[in-house]
Formats: sequence, structure tokens, C-alpha cells
Amino acid sequence: MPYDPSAFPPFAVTVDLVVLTVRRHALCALAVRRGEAPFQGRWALPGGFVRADEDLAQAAARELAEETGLHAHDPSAPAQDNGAHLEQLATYGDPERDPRMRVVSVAHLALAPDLPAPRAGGDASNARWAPVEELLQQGGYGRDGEPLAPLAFDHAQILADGVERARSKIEYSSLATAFCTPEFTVGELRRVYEAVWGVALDPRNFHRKVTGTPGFLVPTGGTTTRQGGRPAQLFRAGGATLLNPPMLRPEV
Amino acid sequence: MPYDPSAFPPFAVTVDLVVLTVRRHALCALAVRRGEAPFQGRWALPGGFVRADEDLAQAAARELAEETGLHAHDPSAPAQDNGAHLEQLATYGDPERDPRMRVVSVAHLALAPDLPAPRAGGDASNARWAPVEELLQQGGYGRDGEPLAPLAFDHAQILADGVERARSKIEYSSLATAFCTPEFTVGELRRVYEAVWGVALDPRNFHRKVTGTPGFLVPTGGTTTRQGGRPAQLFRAGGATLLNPPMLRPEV
DNA sequence: GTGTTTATCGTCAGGCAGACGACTATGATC
DNA sequence: GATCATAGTCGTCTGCCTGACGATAAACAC
Repeated sequence: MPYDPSAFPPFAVTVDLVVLTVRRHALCALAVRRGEAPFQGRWALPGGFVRADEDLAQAAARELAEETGLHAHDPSAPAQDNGAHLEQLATYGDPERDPRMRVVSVAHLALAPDLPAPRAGGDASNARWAPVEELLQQGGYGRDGEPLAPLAFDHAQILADGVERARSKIEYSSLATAFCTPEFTVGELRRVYEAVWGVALDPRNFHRKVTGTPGFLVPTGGTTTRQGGRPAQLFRAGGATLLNPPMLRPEV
Repeated sequence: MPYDPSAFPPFAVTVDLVVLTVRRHALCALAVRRGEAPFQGRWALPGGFVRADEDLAQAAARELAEETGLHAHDPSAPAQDNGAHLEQLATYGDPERDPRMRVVSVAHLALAPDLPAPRAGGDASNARWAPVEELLQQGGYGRDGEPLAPLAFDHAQILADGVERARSKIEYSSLATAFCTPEFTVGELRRVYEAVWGVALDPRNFHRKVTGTPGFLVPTGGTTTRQGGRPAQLFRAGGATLLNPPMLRPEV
């Protein structure tokens, strides 16, 4: 196979982002409204072209900052700086996935704490946090009466893959803390698990499990009442990234 | 961001393959010798350009067939047809990873039973199964006296990622059976785990675990002596793909 | 036959998870 | 201020799974 620059077809390479957060006890994803054809007016995942001198992770971090103002922190640095967790998800390259040209999209998954309203080039009506079930559901009407159209391109598949990755990864890693503010209570962390998995967890067993796992949580000393009951201890994320034994997701 | 075909730089897109198998109690990967610059004469992972009308998975399956004669079976079809397991691994797109041009490589992971000698365009000296430690180790000399040079491009990183994926995935899935022939014994499956993890496992506890996990193994009725001791029962892979509870990898 | 090798079954103790009772500390309501 | 609702935290108990390891079974080598 000698080197022949004309022997390979040119591709466009993009990054698409599955940005997840927990809002009002529901797992939500960032969606932006498309301004041009194809799929004009439809909701899609944020994303854009990779630049000529840019690594894939850099491109994803740039798009994330443009869409949300979040900066991704280096996964190798365990420090909690309120930045988002960002990791590569998967790559989608069906020849027909974009009718304009051959596009290969490297999807990334970002997990962020609950944020104020998103911005998309300053136009708030063109970006929103939507519950993932609503984005993945086809037909019918959303909570605001808007008709539910499927996401543009193959973005429903990408979103589903991202949600599945998040659901399984919080089982055996401390990644659920990426959905929390730098300081959080055990109850807030439990509500993250409940929202992502869509199940109810026993507060007592959950408390025993997370406080008993070395390196998962570090008490800061402070206490806070955010929900109206007894004040809760505040924690930061510990250095541990892999949980052994893992959190167990209840059956079905 | 209006559509402008000149607004994005062209990329070459390739698939690279991490093909793993277990040979003589060691985890081995398929390596091919590069015939041209850059990295001429160095060992590399097999791979090639994605064609204009090809999906990424199709391209990976085609490359796998060209290099090994294996055909990948559809992951959605649980039938064991002696084909290899093939799944997407990750995508590597550093601007400097190929000195010739901007190349984005979508790496795939293939798991195969022990195979006869590989072929690479009919030239056996340009393809081989090598223990992964040997390929990842830098400097020194291999078992055949050949000097150990690092793999070409960023293939050492890709191989390391593929090995780590395989090591973790056999914990919670039935993927270890992809390293076995269609019919296998519990002992052969155990030796797969031992080779991939590099540890020794208790035969009695392993037997209890795998035969007690519903859907993991299906007895075929036959028995065979392949190692010189008492004849062992033969099994096929069951329909289960996720193991719950998982196999536990011993510490360190 | 005796020893070696591999496969398979059983037993036992320790650890962890699910179910759930009890107590504590706050705000809301009367 | 007493009472109630809410949320957090500590314990107990039981069942299951795992790791350690003894014992038996069935082949081959000599």
C-alpha cells in the first residue's frame, strides 16, 4: 500500500457534545436549535468542526466553553474547580449521516453541575436544558406544548449512548460528583444517582455506602440545610476515581 | 455558523485495529511491519483508510478480514460462529500523530480465538502475534533476539487502551468467551482470564462462579480431555452478555 | 498399581448489601 | 411553645457471595 495522497477520500471531522446535568430531579441534556438546513429548526446536540491545528479533546473543550461557558478540567487533575468532566464517547461515521457531505463526528460526553440558563451565541431561545426522556421520545408534545420532533442527524443515538455511558460509569467510578457543586451533601449526591438511574435509593444504605468507601468523600467540616430538615454534613470529592466495590444499580 | 464547504479542513480517516488473542498463556496482539516511510520497518497495528462509501464498522471488519481472514460477527447476533468480536475503541486525532498529513484514526478492538499464523498480503514475515508486554515495552530485545523498537505512530497508546478495555470488559461481560473456540471447557476459559489479567485464579472458585452465573455458559453434553487430566465438560457461550454480579479481578 | 494432572463438589468464615427500626435536628403549623 | 413534617445519621439483622481450602473423580505416564 504505497503512499498516495489521492488514494483516500477527504472527510469533514466534527465534535458533538452530550452535555448532561441534573435539574429538578431529572437528567437533562443541552440541546441547541438548528438555524440552517438540513434539519432547520430542529433540536440537535451542540458541536462543530475540528480546526486544522486542534486536537479532538481541545475541540470538544472549545465547543463546550462556547456553548456553556464551562471549562473542562483535565481528567488527570482530580482537583474540583467547578469545571465539567469531559471525555470522549464514541465516533459516528455512517456515510449517510449528513446529507451534505461525508462527516465523521467524534462525540464527547460532558457532565456538569446544575447551571444557569444556557447561552448559544447570546440567543437563549436557541439553547435549552431538556430532560433526556423528552429528547429521546418521539412524537407527542413536550411539557411546554412544543411538538416533539426527533433530534437532528443521528443525535438521538449519540445522546442515548452518552446517557448509557453516564448511567454505567457512575456505578464503578466517583463520576457522580461531577454533577455536584464543589461542596455537597450526601443527600444531594443521592439525588444525582436517583435522577441518572431513575430509581429511588434507600437513604440509610446509601449514606453507609458512600461514607464507607475510602477516598470517595472528604468531609469539609461544614454543615448546611438546603432541603428543610436536619442540617447535613458537607463533603468534597475525594481523590478516588474507581469505586471498589462499586455502587449497585437496583434491578430494573 | 452558515454552511460553507471551505470552512472546514479536510481530514484523512483511518481505522486501526487492536486484535487480541491468547496464545500459550499470554495475551498477544497482531502487529504488522511497515513497508514504507514514516516508521519504515517498524511494527505497527494493522489498519487502513476508510473508503468513501463505507461505515466505520464496515471498514474495521474489512481490514480485519484482510489481515486475518476472520469475519466479524454482528454484535447484535449472539450466535457463536467462530467469528471475532469487534467493537469501536476510541478515536485518536492529534494534529502531529502522522507527519504526512492530518489523520484521524478510529481504533477498533477485536478479540479472537487462537489462530494459525497471520497473513499480511501473503507475506508471513510482515505480520505476527506478539505478547502485548513485548510490544509495549521499550528498549531491550525480544525473545527472538530482535531489538525492541516502540510501535509506530501513537500505536503503543492505542494498544494500551485496547488492552485496558479488554481487561476491564471481561469483568462484567461474557466477552472472555470471544477468546475461546465455539466449544470450550471451564479450564480453558479460566486460562483466558489468567492470561488477560496476568494473575492466577483458584480453579474451584472460578468453576463455581462461572457455572453458577445464569446464561453465561451452556453445557453441550460432550466432554473432552485437552490437558491430560480428568475429562472436562464442554460449554458454549450462553446468551447473557452482562454478568451480574461481575467477575472480580484480584487486587494488584 | 502408583503418581501426576486436571476437573468438580463441599465446607466454612468474613464481608457486604438490602430491609428496616430508631434517634436527631431543623423548619412549618397551630 | 407543642406538634408535625422533613431530612440526616446510626444500628441491627439476615441472606448472599467470595476467598481459602479440603476432598473426591477421572484421565494419562511410568
